[in-house]
Amino acid sequence: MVAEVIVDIAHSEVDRVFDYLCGDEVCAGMRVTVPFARSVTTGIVMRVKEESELPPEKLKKIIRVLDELPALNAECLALAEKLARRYRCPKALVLRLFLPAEMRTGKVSERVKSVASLEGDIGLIPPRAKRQRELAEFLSARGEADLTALREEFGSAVKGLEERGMLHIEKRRVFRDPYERLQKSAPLRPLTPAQEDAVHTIERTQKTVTLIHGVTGSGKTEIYLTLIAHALEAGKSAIFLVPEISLTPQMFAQLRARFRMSCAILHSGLSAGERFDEWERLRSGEAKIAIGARSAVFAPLENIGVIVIDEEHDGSYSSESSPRYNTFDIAYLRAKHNGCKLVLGSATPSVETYRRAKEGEFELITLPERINRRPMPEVHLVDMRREVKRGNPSPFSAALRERLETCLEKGDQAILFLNRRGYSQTVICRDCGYVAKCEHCDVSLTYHSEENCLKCHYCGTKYHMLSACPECGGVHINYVGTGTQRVERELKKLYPEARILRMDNDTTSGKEGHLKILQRFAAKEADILVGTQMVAKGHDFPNVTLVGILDADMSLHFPDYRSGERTFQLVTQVAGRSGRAENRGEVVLQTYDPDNYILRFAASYDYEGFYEHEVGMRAAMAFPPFARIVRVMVTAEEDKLALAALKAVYEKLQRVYAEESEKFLFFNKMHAPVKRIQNKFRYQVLMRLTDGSPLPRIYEIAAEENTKEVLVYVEENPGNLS
DNA sequence: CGCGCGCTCGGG
DNA sequence: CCGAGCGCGCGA
Repeated sequence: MVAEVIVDIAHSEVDRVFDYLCGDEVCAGMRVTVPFARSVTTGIVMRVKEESELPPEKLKKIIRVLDELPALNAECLALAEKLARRYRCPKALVLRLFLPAEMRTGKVSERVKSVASLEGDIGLIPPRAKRQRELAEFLSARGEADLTALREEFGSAVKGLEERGMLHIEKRRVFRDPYERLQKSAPLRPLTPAQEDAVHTIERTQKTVTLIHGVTGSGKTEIYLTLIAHALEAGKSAIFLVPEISLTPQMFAQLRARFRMSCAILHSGLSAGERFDEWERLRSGEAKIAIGARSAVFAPLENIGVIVIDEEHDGSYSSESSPRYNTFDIAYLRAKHNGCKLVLGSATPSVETYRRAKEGEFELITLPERINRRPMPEVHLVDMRREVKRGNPSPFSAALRERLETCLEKGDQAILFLNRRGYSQTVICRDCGYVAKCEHCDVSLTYHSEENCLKCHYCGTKYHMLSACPECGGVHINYVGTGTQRVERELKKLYPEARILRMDNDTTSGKEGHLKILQRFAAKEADILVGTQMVAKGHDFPNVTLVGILDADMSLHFPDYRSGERTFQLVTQVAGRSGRAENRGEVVLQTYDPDNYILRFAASYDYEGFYEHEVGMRAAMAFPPFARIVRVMVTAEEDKLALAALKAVYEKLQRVYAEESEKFLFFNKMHAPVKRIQNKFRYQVLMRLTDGSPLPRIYEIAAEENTKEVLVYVEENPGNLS
């Protein structure tokens, strides 16, 4: 037999199958080690065939087969090939998506335990070996027992019995269970009629994709869980995808309680061993539900009955490194292959998804009411220009302060949201206008008061705080733009009695740092939580009755076609944190642009209104979903090399443009908005296309110009255009 | 990707 | 004449 192997070297030069001799225990999808060039590499068997076209003396033998069960099933192998072709990247790179990282690096192994059972006749043990007799009797009654436990209980008798050859010891595979401590009883709430209808609609529709547009608290999760339970009852498996940030222990506990060990949770917070074991349980069929962030879409499952993507609009579903896949696309391919349903859910669907649903491509289910019928919190738009005119330079409007005071007096909790960490956006010399900039990136530095330093938010470099301007020597340094640290300090000044927690990238170090803060806040260890967008997602805080959005304009004026959409989503999400229990919540939305339609629609929870307005504008401007934005990025440490590559890429793309100019709404090369990040100069060819037909050639051109020194890659409808 | 082969260039 | 440096192509 001959195996076609892709070696685990992600380089276009070796991106083809190599034939190796093998026995019949080898089948497609298994990992193997093979001699390659002058060394040994791991690889994946893509296909097994009778013989090779190569002369037999060229063929070498597979050294070792690493799997008993294939790591990738036929569906995954085919999917890998397809992705490699679409994104023009080496197959080895795509194959890695399907395997837990720890499998490749070989840092974890299976955890085994030894199990002992009795062998032979108890009568043969001399009566004076009393402990050994007890042990033997124990074993004959129990059948078998864990060896470590026996050693603790019976001490040296275990060894004694072993020496008599009366102990049969066997090694067994055990799975590490990261949530064994968390199993609680499952509160099985009966479905409401609306939820029941949703489940029926999804299961009966002819359409593969269903979008559930349901306001916060409308009970989407119960629908997902029912669909998954139904898939399980039908003997099928399921994939449940959630945004990175919402993978909280509470959520895991809920799922474990509901599905016990038939669900496997794949998450970066697990230890390498735990993640490996969860993956292994899926591959072996012991677990049938894969739960996780975007990478879980590659779970080793067969016979999938349903795929769910929760918070469909979330940016973490797009990969930021090669291959830059979109989770929806992969999920759709898998749903099609398995003939199952793909369910998307969101309170604020992306404009593109919502349009596809409205146009009839996807089934659309709307859940306009919260399960408890509780009204959404009232939103007060506050014009910050007036505050400035009134001589209030602080980050808090009078309206916010008033409500904050009431909130504190009542003993309720408040959340203040500001999407900027650090103390001030930047520092500027009042005498000459000098702005501190990063040495490695073309961006200004943010002042952090806690460490009294300047930080670059792109590369993380820290600099000493300026005592004087390096340009003119002036000592009047201004702090421009407010960040979370400054908000915290101002709050302490205003309300010295209040207990304040801050949650941003600087306070959430460690793998579960942000959970700790959320838990402390939930336990009422603080009155006010100040934070960046990470306070917006998930988590019910029943005592929160006030949410302040300090600067709603920040994300609004981002130079990006999706900034409006993102602002609407963010405001809706943060607002949803207020008034989750008995008390009606309030939201104070501070802005310098109170007439802005996005903020107006967000303030009245009018998704439909927002959508109609936004989609009209996108159509008029020929932006997605009416066009595709495609950007070819060219980055290199050496500016000259980057420019040369940009020129080459541009010239090749120009040929595509010349041939299919009717498909191009825009075509130009330029500096990227941030000219340099981490010492790499950045250029781009920006295009807007009417449809995706030129994409294969664009990917091909990028792949051709990609070298060791110059990174060239394609982005489709990028999440940010920096 | 990592390696060795072979071509080229420079020193002695 | 010989050794170091680098570009190319090979790997099954």
